[in-house]
Amino acid sequence: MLAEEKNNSVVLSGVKDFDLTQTFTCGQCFRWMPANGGYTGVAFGRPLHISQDGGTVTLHNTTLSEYNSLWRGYFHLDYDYGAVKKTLSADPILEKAADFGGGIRLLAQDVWECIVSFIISANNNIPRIQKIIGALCREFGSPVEYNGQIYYTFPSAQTLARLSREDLAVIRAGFRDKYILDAANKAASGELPIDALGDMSTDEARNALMTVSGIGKKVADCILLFSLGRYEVFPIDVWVRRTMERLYIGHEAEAGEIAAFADSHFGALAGFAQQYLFYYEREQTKEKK
DNA sequence: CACCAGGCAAGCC
DNA sequence: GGCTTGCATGGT
Repeated sequence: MLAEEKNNSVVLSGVKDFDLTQTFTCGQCFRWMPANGGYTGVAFGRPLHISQDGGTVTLHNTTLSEYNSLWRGYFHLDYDYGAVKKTLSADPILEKAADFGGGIRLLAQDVWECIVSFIISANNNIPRIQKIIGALCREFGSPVEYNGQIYYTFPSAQTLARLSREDLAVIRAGFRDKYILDAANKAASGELPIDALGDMSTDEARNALMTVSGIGKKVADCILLFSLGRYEVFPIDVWVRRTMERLYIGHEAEAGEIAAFADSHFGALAGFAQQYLFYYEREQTKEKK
């Protein structure tokens, strides 16, 4: 893969196992919107437009230096997804799923943004999750201008910690507003040490996350997988549970049984498997409608 | 009008 | 400990 800077853009060529639409619509993130044939979004406070033509990927509004320090890691571009898919494809079911969603990249998202996003995801649907997060950023984030338009950064824990439930009512998060505030208070005070999570073991980090009201096992697992690089983690939601019951287990199963099955079958690659299966199941369901 | 949505906490036994 | 229930809101 080659990276070149030109005209305030970085052009990547020879990119493999990478598909923007799959990556942005597989349910791991909520803030990238289709625009001008690509996607525009804000991550780590920086607005970016990204487009793709086969193995050529163009990142607009960035430099090679910023690409190397930020976007390269965010898009998980130094990781060999060919090897992941090859290993998982020993299983015929995952061979299909990994072929179908073969361009998915597990984004390395900002931990704080991921925490709040998946607190909001609880007992909710994806369009509404996007709507609530959009309102949260518009109301409480900072405006950043790009290409004549205003975008918004994700609000910091310190900013949100100053709000009351009444202040937060404008985003229409429902009962989740108190959970967002608990997370913000604990993060701002250091009781939840956001920056130290990366140095903890997966179990330690999960336990720390679950001290926040509104973060249970499933939400914690999403944070571990989508922002802390714990690729062995297998978040089990209603979709994944149904998929695993149908394709592997053969009967209704508890989360514990499914987790044990995933661990023994997918091992250190369980997180990739989960994302391939989630995307596969959801897209199949859409087509039937 | 029911029922559901990338679950969770609180209240029971 | 495990099991049940209520939860804000918006969409079908």
